[in-house]
Amino acid sequence: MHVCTLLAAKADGPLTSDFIAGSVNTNPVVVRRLVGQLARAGLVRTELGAKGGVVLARPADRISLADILRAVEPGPLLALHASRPNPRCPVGRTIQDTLAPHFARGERALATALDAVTVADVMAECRAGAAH
Amino acid sequence: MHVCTLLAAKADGPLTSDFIAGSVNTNPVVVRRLVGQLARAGLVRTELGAKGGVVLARPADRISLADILRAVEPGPLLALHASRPNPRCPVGRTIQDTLAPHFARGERALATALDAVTVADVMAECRAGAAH
DNA sequence: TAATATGTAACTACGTTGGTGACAGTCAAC
DNA sequence: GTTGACTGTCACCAACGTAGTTACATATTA
Repeated sequence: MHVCTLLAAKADGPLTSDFIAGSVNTNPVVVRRLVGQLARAGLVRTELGAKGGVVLARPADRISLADILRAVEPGPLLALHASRPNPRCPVGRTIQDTLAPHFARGERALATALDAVTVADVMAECRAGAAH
Repeated sequence: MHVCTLLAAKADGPLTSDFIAGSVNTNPVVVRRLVGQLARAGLVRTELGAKGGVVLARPADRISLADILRAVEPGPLLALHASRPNPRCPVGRTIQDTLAPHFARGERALATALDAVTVADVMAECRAGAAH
């Protein structure tokens, strides 16, 4: 989100991973890894070579928090236990299949809430906050 | 959830961490650690000594998935980055405070969805699934 | 007192993540 | 065309969290 807000705020030309890393306070490579995920999800475009960098692939008001979450966290937030329970126990045999749809419904509720907020919204709120 | 469903299904007397570990397919100590969190949240009671074990502290239809998630995962699911962004950047300075309420709203939506499902519900669905 | 539980500390193993350096590939500007 | 400025990606390390395990103090029943 920090990266996308930055891209929206400084939309005149691409930003370099060095510049972004300076604002996020991390390493350029970490930013490039993150940007790679956003790019694969179609949220940003990267331009190689000199004067290159990252730009939003869509208007900021058409990228939601949910889009970014999906891009960056492909797996479920509510994960089932990695090792299978004991299939000889009536509960163990069925618990995973029983829980999965409930978890999925919860995640959909989360995604719906996050879908209501766009990068443009966050940028505007950031500007309002920075005015102080 | 597995632990709580088990406790609800076999509600006649306390279950030992050994028995629970057998169904979850893990180690008794891991179960006791988990149960400790559930107990601190007031969802289960533990009885020490011989013939001891774990029992639900409330009826199964008054324990929701959200209760258990809160007990087991005290921190937020949507966490802010650990290291602070650069305060000299307008976006970096404000992004965390701007994002926090949106994240909180998302988590509330998730909690609301998970609150609609109780341990009793899951147990019933497990029984139905095990019938096959 | 003996047997059976939990609570908890300590330790290991493992996977994940952030940070870092290095380097090949790509593009703009001179 | 050469130089310089970028990204993409690899390899590596350190830090961290977690599951599993052993061990032991403590509490309770019989």
